[in-house]
Parts: sequence; structure tokens; C-alpha cells
Amino acid sequence: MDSVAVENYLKSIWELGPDDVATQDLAQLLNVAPASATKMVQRLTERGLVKHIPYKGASLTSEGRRRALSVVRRHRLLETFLSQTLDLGREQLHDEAENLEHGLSTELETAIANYLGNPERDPHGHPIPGPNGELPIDEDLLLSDCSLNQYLVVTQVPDRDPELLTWLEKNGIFPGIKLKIVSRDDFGGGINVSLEDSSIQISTSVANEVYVKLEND
Amino acid sequence: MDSVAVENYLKSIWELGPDDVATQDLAQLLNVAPASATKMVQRLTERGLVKHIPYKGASLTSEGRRRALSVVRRHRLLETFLSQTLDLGREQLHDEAENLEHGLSTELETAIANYLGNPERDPHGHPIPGPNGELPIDEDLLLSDCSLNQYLVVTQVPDRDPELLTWLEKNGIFPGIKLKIVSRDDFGGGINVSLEDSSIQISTSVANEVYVKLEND
DNA sequence: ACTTTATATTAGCTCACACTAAATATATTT
DNA sequence: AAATATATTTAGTGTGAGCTAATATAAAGT
Repeated sequence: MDSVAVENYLKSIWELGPDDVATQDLAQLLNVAPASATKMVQRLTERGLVKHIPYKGASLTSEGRRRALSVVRRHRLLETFLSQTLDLGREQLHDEAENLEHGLSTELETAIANYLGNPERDPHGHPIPGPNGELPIDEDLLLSDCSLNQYLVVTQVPDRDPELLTWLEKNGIFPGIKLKIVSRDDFGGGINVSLEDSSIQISTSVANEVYVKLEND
Repeated sequence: MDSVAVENYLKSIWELGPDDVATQDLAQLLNVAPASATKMVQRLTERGLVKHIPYKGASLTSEGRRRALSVVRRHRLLETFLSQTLDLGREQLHDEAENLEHGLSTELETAIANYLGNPERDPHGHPIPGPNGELPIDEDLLLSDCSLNQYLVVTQVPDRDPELLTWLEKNGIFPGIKLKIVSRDDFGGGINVSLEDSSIQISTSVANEVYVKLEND
């Protein structure tokens, strides 16, 4: 069994990937010193879970990816489970799942998945990998890439930052909501979207983390 | 924050306590070498969580006890929560809770306790310590201590051994069930009890782990 | 092409927690 | 009371995972 540290590194490399993950980014995401990240990347390379080109970056081998996705699956199932049973705020879910994911046995993982009816997405709209690390191809579009005046439905919001999530929630942006880009303000640094009965401005960096699909799917 | 290892030692000392916990028993319960247990007991003594009289035994300080009971609380709340939401068998609960208990934040602990209506006992009938480590005085009687022909209600069954638990379950012994000791067979090594509509023999060692109360409470 | 700056890696150290083997206490038998 | 057995502790090692300081490489600027 992978240690908690190993699971966290694999998951982080996956999140920053797919290729040339920088030591520094990894270190920052995990709150460790860069030297520690280098060291661990080397250990993981030894174990055949990571491929590392020194001074270039790290990426997962297929086995490494499988294990990373297993963590992601547990994380997202837990978020869904907690959200459904305890009715926590969307912004609390991430951290709690983060703590519990490493202690979830395969049996409990399965029991939870069955209980939930094997959902395909978690409460933030992120796809839940299958039991063997299959990840459905994600066809959602980046909000920031969409054209003006198309009718869109939000499919995914970022989950790492509770503050951002609270902001999005407060402004009515969460999976399932309909919206439309009415104008771009490239110099102002954002886009203007209109929702059902409000309209707001969203910065480019946020719009780069929100995914949507066309309404008529 | 206590490490997983520290939490497990504290909980184990509490379970084997209250006083003069033997190095060997601790080591055996935790599946480590006796020398490792000695070492950890010394570390915990340094930290003020354990009092250790060499060659005699270990016991918890009040702070150690508080932390041990916090682990026990999380464990028992999780058992109750999983049992209620996922409807797992009583015999699976223990191990799953064991894995998850270390990753449960105070907030989630509270959320679960509220969701469950702040229960006083877990599915095996064990009392759940309060948020600050208060443990209600346990007035239940040992089955093996009861007199013949009293009308009794089972309150607690042991949870550590899934096999035993399955056996108890199969023979209708679980919290809430009514029974009566009809005879003792001290040389045969057990007692004969009659339930609603069956009667079985229970070995002394098992009867030492089952708690009951008088029916008319 | 050379120098500066930013990023990565290595070297060397620390701590927690395990292990085995050896030494020492305590308990039990004879 | 001595001899044996059992339990406990000490000594010495190893591994995982972190840290800081020093060094190496790559990228950017002049």
C-alpha cells in the first residue's frame, strides 16, 4: 500500500500534469521544500511510478497514473457521499475528503459507489474515475474559450479554493446553472456573463477553471 | 496534531488500561515488536501523555486519556454513521472506522454527531465519549456475572473480532436482545442462555465480553 | 558569448517509527 | 536460594520524509 505521502504526490503530479511537472509547482502544492519534492520524485521513479527528466520535469507512468486516479476516485466519491448524506457546504467538501481519502478501503469505496448509484461526477462536476482508473474523456469546454451569446450550462467549478467557491456559489455559478457570455473585456481582464436573472463579471483566471457545455446536449 | 501511530498507541493503552499496561500486550495489539512499544511509550512519556514505570507498566495521563477518548469518539461515531448510511454488516464496521478515524476533522466529527442526533452508543452498544472526552459511567453488567433466571437485555457486544461478531449475530446475540441465563456449566466452561425462541451455550471468555442490563430499566 | 537570474538537484542533517540482537529485570519453579 | 523462564529495556540499524545550505543547469538579458 502506498503511504499517505506517496498518494499525495501522485495525485498532485496528476493534477499538475500530464507532462513536465515542475519541482517547484509540486513543492508548492504540497507545502514542502523543493528539495523534498525532488527527493520524492526520485523515490517514485525508483518504484516505477514516475518518469523524471532532471531539470525538465516529472510525469506519471501508467502505473503511477492508475494509482493517482485511484486516489482521485476515492476523493471524489467521498465528496459526493459527504455532500449527499451530511449536506455540508460545497466549500467544505474538498478539505474533508482530502483527509479521509487515504483511509478508504476498496470495500468501502465500492459500498459508497453503489450507495450513490455509481455517479459520474462529484458535487463540483468533476468526473469520477472508474474503479480501475478509467477516466471518461472530458468533452466539456472551458468557459473562457466559448463564443459570445451561446447558451451554456456550467458543468464544473474548481474545488481547491473555498473562498473562490463561496464567491461562485454566492453569484449563482455552480454545476447545472445556465448562462451566456455577453461580452469580453480583454483589457479589463474578464468576461461578462448573464445568468437566469443576474449578470456578473468573471476574471479570466476564474473563467479558465470553469467548464461548460452547450445547452442543447 | 498527533500522528496516526501516536493515536493508535493512545487508544490501545486506553483499551488495555486503565493501569499497568504491559509492553507485550500493547505490542501484540498493535502488531509491533515489544521493543518498538517500549520506545513509543517512552516518547509518549516525554510528551506528558503517558506515565511509565519501567518493568511495571504504562498508563495514560489525563491529557493522554483525553486524546485517546477523542480517537475512540471518532471511531464510534464513524461506526454509527457508516452503519446508518451504508448499512454495512456489523462485523465490517470496526475495520473501516479504524482506517478513517485518524482523518476525521473536528468539524466533520461535529457534523456527523449532529446528523446522528448525538447518539450515546455505537452499533455494538459501546458508549460514545463526548467531544471533550467525557465518558458516561458504564453501569452495564457483565453477562458472566449475572445470576440465573434474571431477565436481561444485551447492551454491548465486542467488536474487535469479525468472526466472533458474525457468530454472535447468527445466534441472535446483539444489543437490544432479551435473554436469561438458565444454567451454568462451570466445568463445561460456559453458560446456557435462552433467548426469545432459541437457547445456546456461550463460553466464559465470550460471556466476559458481553454486557447486559436488567430488563426492567 | 558572457553574465545574471531562476529553477533544480545534491549533500548532509534530523526526526519518527519500525526492526533484531543483546542485556537486564522480574517472576516462577524446583 | 538458585536456576530457569518470561518480560522488558537498551543498543544499534534502516527507511521514509522532511529541512537548509551549497552547487549545478537552463533561460534570459546585455
